[in-house]
Amino acid sequence: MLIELDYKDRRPIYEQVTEKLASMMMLGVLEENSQLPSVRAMAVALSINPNTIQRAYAELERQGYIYSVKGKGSFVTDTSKLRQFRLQEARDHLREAAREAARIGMARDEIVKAVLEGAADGGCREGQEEIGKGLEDAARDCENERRE
Amino acid sequence: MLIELDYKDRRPIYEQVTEKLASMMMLGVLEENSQLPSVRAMAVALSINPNTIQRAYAELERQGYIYSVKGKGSFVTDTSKLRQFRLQEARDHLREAAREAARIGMARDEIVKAVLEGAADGGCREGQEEIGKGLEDAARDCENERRE
DNA sequence: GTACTGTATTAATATAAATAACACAGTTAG
DNA sequence: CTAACTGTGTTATTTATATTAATACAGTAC
Repeated sequence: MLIELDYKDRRPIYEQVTEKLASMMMLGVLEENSQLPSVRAMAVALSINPNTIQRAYAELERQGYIYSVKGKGSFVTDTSKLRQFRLQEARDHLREAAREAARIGMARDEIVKAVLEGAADGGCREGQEEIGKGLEDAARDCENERRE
Repeated sequence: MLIELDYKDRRPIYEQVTEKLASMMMLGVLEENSQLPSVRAMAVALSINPNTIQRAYAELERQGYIYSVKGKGSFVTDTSKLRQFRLQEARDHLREAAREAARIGMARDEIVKAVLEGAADGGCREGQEEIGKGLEDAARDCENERRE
């Protein structure tokens, strides 16, 4: 079966489905632009209500992983689009954090300093040359770290 | 009465109490290091359960507005401490946002650029010289903008 | 000890989230 | 057009969580 559900898990079903599909896409198991199982087919396969799958798909679309077309189906976003989406999201978070910091009177130098620390931490590599590394690698790193 | 409750408001009581007290402290209505009404006294005054006030006070302490001493009471934090607390919070947010951005492969220059944009937006003033302006001013600004 | 203070534990209740049942709407093949 | 698929929206029911309350515990001052 494509996905296994864990009913001992405290998290909601739709969240489990969302995360597992996202992982599979990030790891390249699901190819870009390929069609996902239909909402109903997936629901039957997992023996749950179609609405739950619908919610998972909606969440995946909101996060930029897939795009859905009424009457046709749901498809895996091409990775360049996904990467673009993710970067925009990160930019928004940075802007908002900086905005709040400036609002309470934090100095520019302080702001930049904190950000560089975070970048050094999150950016597993220091060099400027490896910046453009594949999204797949970054995704795998994320997944591995998330296992705790 | 010190505080008015609004039962037509959908938000929980403890949140209303928390916000109103926070505003009063930010606006200087409650002086630093002055003692707040006791949990029970406040509860009687508002005709609600002491635990609700307790939760509001705990939240205010978590946010750095007050400090509580068992057997003695709850007191307004001195503004320098509060400012320090707020700045640390902002630093953490910045670091986390930068960490995530770096993780997905965002270039340092891009990160710094986004942050500077946000800083220019939130930092109502551009100059480096006004950075140390009073927290009270920043707080009032926040409050005013929050009214939408 | 007495009368205050804040805090932790538990239970009852109110609110919100998650899921299900069903109806609606677009696409494609025949 | 009909039939059989696709995704989506509305509503209700169930389930989980958040909020509040009741009560007991613990520290301080007199």
